[in-house]
Amino acid sequence: MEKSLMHKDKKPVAVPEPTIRRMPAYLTLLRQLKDEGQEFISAPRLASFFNLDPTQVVKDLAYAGAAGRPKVGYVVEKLVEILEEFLGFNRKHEAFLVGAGFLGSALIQYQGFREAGMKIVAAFDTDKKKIGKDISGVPVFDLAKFRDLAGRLHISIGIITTPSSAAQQIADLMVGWGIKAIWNFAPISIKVPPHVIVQDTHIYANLAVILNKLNNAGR
Amino acid sequence: MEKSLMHKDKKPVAVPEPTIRRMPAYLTLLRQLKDEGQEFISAPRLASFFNLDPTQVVKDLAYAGAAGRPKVGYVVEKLVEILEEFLGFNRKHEAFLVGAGFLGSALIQYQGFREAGMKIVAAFDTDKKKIGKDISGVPVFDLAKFRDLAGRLHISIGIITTPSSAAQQIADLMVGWGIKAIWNFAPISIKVPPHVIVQDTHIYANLAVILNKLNNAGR
DNA sequence: ATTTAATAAAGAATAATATCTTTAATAAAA
DNA sequence: TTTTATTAAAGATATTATTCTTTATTAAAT
Repeated sequence: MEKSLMHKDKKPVAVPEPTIRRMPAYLTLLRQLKDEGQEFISAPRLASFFNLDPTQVVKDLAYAGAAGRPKVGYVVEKLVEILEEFLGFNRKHEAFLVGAGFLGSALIQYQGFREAGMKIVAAFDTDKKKIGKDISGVPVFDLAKFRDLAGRLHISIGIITTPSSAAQQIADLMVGWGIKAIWNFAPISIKVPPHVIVQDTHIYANLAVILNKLNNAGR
Repeated sequence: MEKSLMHKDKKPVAVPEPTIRRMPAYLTLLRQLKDEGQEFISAPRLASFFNLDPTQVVKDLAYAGAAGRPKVGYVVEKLVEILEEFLGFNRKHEAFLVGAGFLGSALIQYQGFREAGMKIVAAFDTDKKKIGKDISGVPVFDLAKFRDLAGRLHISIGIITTPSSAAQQIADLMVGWGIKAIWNFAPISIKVPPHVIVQDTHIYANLAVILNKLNNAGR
């Protein structure tokens, strides 16, 4: 079959989120190995790049539908294809971004998203000073134009990089305007109806982990 | 005692990472509630903001050393203090950043880090065009100056926002120069000796989760 | 051919985390 | 007072994720 393992003859088994989160890291490395002309890679070796258990890697790759051969490993090129397909990184994902401040500008300019098929095609703001400008070729429109443009361009992903005070309100608008998935960078949790996907990316969470480890380092 | 629960009379129990990662979100909301003048908050109510199980919140807060009162909840102001102290967000954390590109510039300009006591005090690059400039008041130095400045300013946190091809090399240098914790934004996993803390922040991981949910939405 | 070493795959065991249940505390209502 | 409702806290259970173990496969060496 395709994109997920089958459990007996019941519904497809959901892929664990930790697995999904590890996959892009595999893909990044595998693309590099491919560029270097490496043909095969074994799970133990792949695991050593990430300090993971080899069986973990095998299982993760199996979720994507990849199979390896004993004594040989996986075909790098095939694996790249499988992961790109599984993750959807080989398809085009156009997104609208609301909040053209520092963070928003950085995300727009961030070349790396291309590797994942993601493209921010327009930004929106309510600040008159920002409207009409463009950021590395991406136009900044008045938020009032979001609905019309999103409908016409069939945009399903919305990115929120506003201050946290505005985030929930923007999310509500996005939901009303037909956005299917919201990627929120404001440091609050936003609420959406169950049919809408929301992913909060809280940069503080990572910082908290670092500081905690730093504090505990002397034990 | 202080910052972690005691297990019998043995060593302090490590605080689960998921707990650490949730705490900044609690703190952000609690600061907001405090600003709004709210005096008390119950765990069930706090949990509702994040769609979490109330007992989860109670346990998380207990790890930080917070106690609530039945029928009343927690004192918001006290809770803010406890979490800030536990997370170290009320202390100053000075960091050096290497890689003054779009992402690096965005992190430097990102006001939000202040809320966590984090300050990027200098940036470094090897690109002559960038050296000597400043980004919102933060100077960009030649990478060659990192070691001397880090030693004199007692910097223990290094942030990597270089292209992935350079990241491991920069990490090695940082380790040699006495950096204790590395926050890596390049989309690869970097390797460091066991005494050095490393936190990889892979933005693709979040994107992968979103795309996966979007793909599975029609089931 | 036969053996050996490396490996993927499947399954079992373990560990970590989240959820559910019960108990105890306490403020407000009766 | 006494009762009731709400809640934190502690403990038990369930779930999830990771790691360990075993088996089967296969390429290379003998």
